[in-house]
Amino acid sequence: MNSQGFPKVTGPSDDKATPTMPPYNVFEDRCPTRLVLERLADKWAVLILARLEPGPVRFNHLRRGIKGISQKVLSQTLKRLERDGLISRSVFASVPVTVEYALTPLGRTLTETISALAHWAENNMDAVLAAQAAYDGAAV
Amino acid sequence: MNSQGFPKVTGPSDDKATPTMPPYNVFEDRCPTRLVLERLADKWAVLILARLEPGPVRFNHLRRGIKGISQKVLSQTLKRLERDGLISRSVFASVPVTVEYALTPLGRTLTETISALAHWAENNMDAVLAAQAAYDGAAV
DNA sequence: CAGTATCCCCCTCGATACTG
DNA sequence: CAGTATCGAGGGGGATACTG
Repeated sequence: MNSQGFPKVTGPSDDKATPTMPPYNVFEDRCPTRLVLERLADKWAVLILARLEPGPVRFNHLRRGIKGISQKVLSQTLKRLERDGLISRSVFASVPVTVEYALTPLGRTLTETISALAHWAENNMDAVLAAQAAYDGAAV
Repeated sequence: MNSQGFPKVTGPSDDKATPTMPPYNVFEDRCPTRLVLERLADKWAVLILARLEPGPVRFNHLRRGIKGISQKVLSQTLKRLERDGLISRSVFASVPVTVEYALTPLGRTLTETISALAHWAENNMDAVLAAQAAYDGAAV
């Protein structure tokens, strides 16, 4: 990478028009990229996005699919994701009302990236587990 | 992807030896892959890993490099990452003691994956911001 | 310099109950 | 079915002070 360390530091569109366009930098606490971090820092959000990958899912179905999530957290996380433009919410006026959540195109690009993480987990889980065991063993 | 939705569900090494090797599944709360999620669910951990990417860094240097982190959180997060085998801690008995933190080979493979996330943030930040503005605007 | 220890507040999350 | 409202416990994290 670069000398800064992390993100390739270029604004999304460096037109000369924008007066003070600071380059994105996760290490600055005012940087909007921290927002993405916050989003992923929510484990539930990640799981929801993952769960929506195959296709639209209804609220309670989502709830049952993600072991351990409460309806409150599910609800508020869904709202946040919708606000971020990552998922869409569609209401169908059926007899008992039906609501479907689905990935937006934007959300879909994120889940692609996230799946890279999932693969990392699959491939390196054992190494992490072993490291923990070694660390804990040595500590005793 | 697959029908399950998220991870390519295969054990890291599906030898026929292991008796009950449940396939990794993030949606199960007992699945070790949740551990990776927990790790990334810590925004500070991500920032630390990112910061270590260019090379070894000392404690206070790290602290100054990551705006907003407290020494307590830095300390405990470093310990966790070390336990997970993602970073190493080297003590140099110089006049004032010096400690360097660095990525392990394992940690390095993770930062590669994480940088994909950073690039996503760079490329899609504007879309997210726009979505938020639209959402908030419509709400009023 | 590189931490540990302590206090304390906030904010999240879970549980429960209620609504359209 | 798909949520919202309220309460209450818990823990993470910040600020500060101290140590080797």
